[in-house]
Amino acid sequence: MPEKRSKASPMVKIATWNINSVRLRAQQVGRFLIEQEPDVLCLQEIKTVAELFPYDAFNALGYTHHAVHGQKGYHGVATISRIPLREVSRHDWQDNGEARHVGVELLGPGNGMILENVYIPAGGDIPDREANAKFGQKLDFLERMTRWAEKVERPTLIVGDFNIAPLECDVYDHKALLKVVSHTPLEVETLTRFADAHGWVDLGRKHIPAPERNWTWWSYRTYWQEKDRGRRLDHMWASPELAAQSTSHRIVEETRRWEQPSDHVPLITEFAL
DNA sequence: ATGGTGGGTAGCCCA
Repeated sequence: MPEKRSKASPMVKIATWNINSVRLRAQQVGRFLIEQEPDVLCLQEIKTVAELFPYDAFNALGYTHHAVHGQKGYHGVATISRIPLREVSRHDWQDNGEARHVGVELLGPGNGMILENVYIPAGGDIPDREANAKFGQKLDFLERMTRWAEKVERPTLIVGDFNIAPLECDVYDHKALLKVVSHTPLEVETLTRFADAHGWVDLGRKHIPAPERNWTWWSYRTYWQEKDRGRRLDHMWASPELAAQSTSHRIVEETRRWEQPSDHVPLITEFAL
């Protein structure tokens, strides 16, 4: 006879989406919140300062709790929630002042969960830190993240645009992309060291095992080609004890077919906590 | 095959 739980375990639904300008696509975010009903949504590339963040559009839908780390014109991250939260950190893992991380603690259902919202640098076009400073900055960002991950002690979920597709099946053509920033062996090794530093569980591949298609990003530059050539750049990784509580995970690819879409699509994970 | 598109911003940067 199955053991009966003394308390119902709360279901918490967490989403992440690189929105590529939250002001331009505030209506799309609203539609996503209405249709998918996540408890928390982590946005990357909001491309605005906090003062111009479209709070009202999300407040009206019940997402009245916010942690916004904005920047004028570029980058920027925001976590919006219908669960109370407390902002706990803003790491500058590139050490250059760019707004690429905000960390929160959930205070209602999921009480105590730490949720890290991160936008790892894209890294420029040339995969060589001598020829391209941005590539070196991307690797340095990952190394600092790794030093941080070694000290993580609480149940933590880290989500966002990692700008790396680690597995061969995470891109439309592994061999063709070996020298393309986002899929080079050096980036994959560096990300693997980050994973090993805390034992992060890749929820995308826990729930959608390789080699099943799992893409989250398609270049705007190839839309005209009508070819379906994507990469898995967006991720949700959990510390082991939290990963054991994830019950479902999916990619909401349909937002690509909305008018004027982001080049990224959202991911959603549900937890029984 | 050595381009292409998109967003924010202000005379290009970033993706």
